[in-house]
Amino acid sequence: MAVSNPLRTFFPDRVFAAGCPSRTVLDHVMSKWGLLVLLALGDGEPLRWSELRRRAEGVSEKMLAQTLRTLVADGFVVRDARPVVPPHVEYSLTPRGLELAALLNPLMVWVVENAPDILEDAAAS
Amino acid sequence: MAVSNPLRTFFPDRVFAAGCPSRTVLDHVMSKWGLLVLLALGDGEPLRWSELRRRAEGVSEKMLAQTLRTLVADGFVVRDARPVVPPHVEYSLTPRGLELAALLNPLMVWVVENAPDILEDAAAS
DNA sequence: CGGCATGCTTCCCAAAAGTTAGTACCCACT
DNA sequence: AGTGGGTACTAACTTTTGGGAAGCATGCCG
Repeated sequence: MAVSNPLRTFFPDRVFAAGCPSRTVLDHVMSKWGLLVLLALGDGEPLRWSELRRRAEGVSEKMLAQTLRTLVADGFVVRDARPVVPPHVEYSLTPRGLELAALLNPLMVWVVENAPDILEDAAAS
Repeated sequence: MAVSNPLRTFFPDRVFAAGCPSRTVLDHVMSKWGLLVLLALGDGEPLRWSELRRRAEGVSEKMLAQTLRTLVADGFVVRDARPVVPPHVEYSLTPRGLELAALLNPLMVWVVENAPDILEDAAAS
């Protein structure tokens, strides 16, 4: 029954402590918009602000700015601003961001494949 | 540069549409507490309310109730309530929940391993 | 000179999350 | 007899967060 779980190496008592650093990182990375930005940049191609806005459909400018600032500070994303007018800014993943995106991708694929069934269940209940 | 990305099968234009069913599922599953509950139940062992509260340290009773209701409705978790006094309720993962937890685990392991470095970068900026 | 394009920032309000208190139920102890 | 405690929630209230729309800086083009 009990699956061998590598997490136990880190959490022998299976308690996820409130002050744990991983909590903070999880909040940044698994946030609604953080996730979408990482996935949008996930294939390594740099994207501009307006392009990110288009791909993470529904994101407000405020949240996109906030999300990008967090991801840049955490070292997942690099911001490359060229001092031209009109401004030209490109965002792309760092090696760390690429590692994370590689883990996020299969998850997203699973979610996309199963989402219709899941919502059907949710609607039926 | 561009990594072969299976997500393109589902999102040829790489746009994550606002109304897409997967968005709803992502919001449920990647939410702060939803994630912790899924990880806590991830090894297949059923847990009681109070035990879940202990493991997802910091969760309020309101949010735990709300999170569990969502996860049950989505078919990730089963709620098994025995009509005894004091009440005894057990929560465990469905097969679907186990599939998802299996994808979440490597992600969590990566986050735990890298969290200290990431926060160090964040603090330095 | 006035409009436009781009990448943000600021302000205000609605929605979500957190906090605290209360409920139902029966048992055990005083 | 009554008091308190353990369990799993729910309800009312407050604080935090997120969304929407507008503003700003800059220079080019008509």
